[in-house]
Amino acid sequence: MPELPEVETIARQLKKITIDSRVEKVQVKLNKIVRTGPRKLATLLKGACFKDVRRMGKQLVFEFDRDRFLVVHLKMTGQFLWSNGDAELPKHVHVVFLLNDGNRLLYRDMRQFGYFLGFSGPEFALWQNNLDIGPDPFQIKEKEFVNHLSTRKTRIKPLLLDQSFISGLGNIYVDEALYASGIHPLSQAGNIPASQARDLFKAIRRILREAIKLKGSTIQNYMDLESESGQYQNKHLVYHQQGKPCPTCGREIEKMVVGGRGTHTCPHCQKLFK
DNA sequence: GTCGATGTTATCAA
DNA sequence: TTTGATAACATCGA
Repeated sequence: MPELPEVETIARQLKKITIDSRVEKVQVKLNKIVRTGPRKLATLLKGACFKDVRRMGKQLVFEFDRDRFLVVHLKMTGQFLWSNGDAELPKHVHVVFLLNDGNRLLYRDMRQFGYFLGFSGPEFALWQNNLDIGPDPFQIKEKEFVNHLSTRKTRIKPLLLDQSFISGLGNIYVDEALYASGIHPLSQAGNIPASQARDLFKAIRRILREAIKLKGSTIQNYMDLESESGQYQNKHLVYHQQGKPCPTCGREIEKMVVGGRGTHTCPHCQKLFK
């Protein structure tokens, strides 16, 4: 589900709401979600204080006192909910954090693709070292991005979705950025002229920044912590806009499949670099 | 009832 | 090296 803007939004809200509160107990309802093991997670986090929540690519990193870490990947439908008291749990809640202030932090995931990793400090460092994840669009420099693109033979859309190349982009924002910079998703990355690659880079940053400002895009069930929807979906110019007129040329937005993903384009405005 | 699609990604085969 | 198919799973809409 969530891409960089949604995960960034969630991280910021989680940080604000959880900072300095203490975990009394962790209840794991669905064991497979916790890949490092439910017992270990419970032991690790019992009595731990939230110190920081940040985003790495599309993943969330929770830092606790006493050198403990929790990494969460939301995949398609993972979400965090804030709940006070002991109201009945919503459907698909797989992990519950009982906090010292009486509140509960819930992890809900309809499709159960998301996962938790619980680490000690050294384990976390090891995990980070082995992590094959590229810089996100705010970390990499324009020059570097353009250089990297020019060396690749693969198609631009799957490349932008490849988290080891650049992290944080997903299907929505790739379609929007390619449209904004006039590049067809089937273009060979290495054949995109440098000037247009720079346009692409700028479009990616601009679109992500704007989406973060609007707390991301809500398509079906992504919601931020306050159970509010993001608003960026109202700004989508091509994503899920097939059949509607292109804002630039008025011709129909088309939908095709690229790398197994639904892909939305204006074939007239987006140039194919073979 | 059935089929295809859904914001992600790991894995395997061609 | 690159690609495509498949799988993990639940839900929705046609």
